[in-house]
Amino acid sequence: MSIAERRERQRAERYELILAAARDLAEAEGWDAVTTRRLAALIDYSQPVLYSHFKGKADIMAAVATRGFEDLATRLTAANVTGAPDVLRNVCAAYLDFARARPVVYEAMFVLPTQIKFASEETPPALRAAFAALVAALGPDRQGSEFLAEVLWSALHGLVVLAQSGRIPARGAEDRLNILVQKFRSDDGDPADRARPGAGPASRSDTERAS
Amino acid sequence: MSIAERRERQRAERYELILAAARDLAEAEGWDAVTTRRLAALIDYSQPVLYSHFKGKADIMAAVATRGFEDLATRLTAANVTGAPDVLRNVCAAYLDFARARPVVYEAMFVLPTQIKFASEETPPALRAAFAALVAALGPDRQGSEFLAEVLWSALHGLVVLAQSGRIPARGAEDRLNILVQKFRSDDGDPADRARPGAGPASRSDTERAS
DNA sequence: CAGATAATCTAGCAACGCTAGTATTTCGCG
DNA sequence: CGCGAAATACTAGCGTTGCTAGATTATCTG
Repeated sequence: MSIAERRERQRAERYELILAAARDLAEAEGWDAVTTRRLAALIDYSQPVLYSHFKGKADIMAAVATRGFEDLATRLTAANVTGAPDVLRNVCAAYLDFARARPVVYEAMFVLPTQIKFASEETPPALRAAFAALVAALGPDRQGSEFLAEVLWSALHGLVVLAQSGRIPARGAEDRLNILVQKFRSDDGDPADRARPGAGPASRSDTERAS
Repeated sequence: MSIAERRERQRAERYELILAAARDLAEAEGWDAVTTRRLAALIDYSQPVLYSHFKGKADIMAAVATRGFEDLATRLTAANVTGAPDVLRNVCAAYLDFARARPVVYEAMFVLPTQIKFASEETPPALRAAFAALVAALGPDRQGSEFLAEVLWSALHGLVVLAQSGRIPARGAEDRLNILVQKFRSDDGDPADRARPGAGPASRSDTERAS
């Protein structure tokens, strides 16, 4: 059985090789430059071996994205030390740092079309953990904190993608982060504590249709 | 000179025909389905005529996006009636309504790679106008209101793209809008205004527009 | 009406994701 | 050790993409 084990190990190594090659090539020239032919050349195999590991190019990108979820979750939970001052800011900064450090991985995770399920039972655990860190950073649980976290996430995501595509200037990222954190801080600039408007968002459900 | 004029007019008509075909096809099957061959077939011309109007497929999409900027600017300025209660909410709702009504145009404007310049001298006037409406909705000018508007825009954009790609559920869009508006409302107003964020002009904004 | 010019089409290139069929290597077993 | 079987990787190719060169047709001018 040792032979089969070695084969299995070598297969796993090649799997990693493909993922690393894809990520490196994407980081160097963007996802459009990641073609099956170039990937095959990088790992010194012919094209079809890729299809013995992955269903196709989209599957390779999804695998890169899954690794990214783990990386992001690690960073966010590390930044989310309960009791520390300004937890919210630390978590938000960690999110933006990740996007800056691994832009193409971020793209695979959150921008490009994907078959990965979000907000469902099949959602990868790492992704759930990352989102949970975001929820926790917003303070103690109250009704509608799920929605609140989604809005915060949207803002962070918007900052990332608009900056990455050059639609908002790279200058001022720090200032924007400060504004965002201030707006979402539970004790400052937020009238929710005094007025408790609508007791959270659940009161009026959406009336628009889905499709 | 009349002959040349007629030719010019016919060329302009064909230009519009191409744009309409591209937008319609994208709305029906997504931008990936918009190929030069299918476009040519739709307008009953051969492929190369497209290249007498546009530099390439990306240029066609940029033209669709430019039209979208005008549409969006019209909607945002219309929603931005100074003095009306809850201007901020109306403008945000108008933004989200536009994204829901014309998802593929929105994609061409703000998601897909583009050579359109943002925040520069070459920025299309309509785009500047749309952003100005956003700035105005945030209240009286003060220092850093440019950054503030960019953060708001990021949040709106994040809500749009994460919903469009299925990364946040379609359910609850109204609640998220309420949260966002509440967070960005200027703090120097009457606290009574914030008592019921779902009330008032909210009902108009989520009526689905024609598709 | 003939020649020049402009407009349009046919045909093709290189590159893409992906796959069928073939060659090669490796394994199990006598 | 040797030989069929099975796993494994490769060559070659299909259909499609964006885009373009060269031939062809239509239009205008002298």
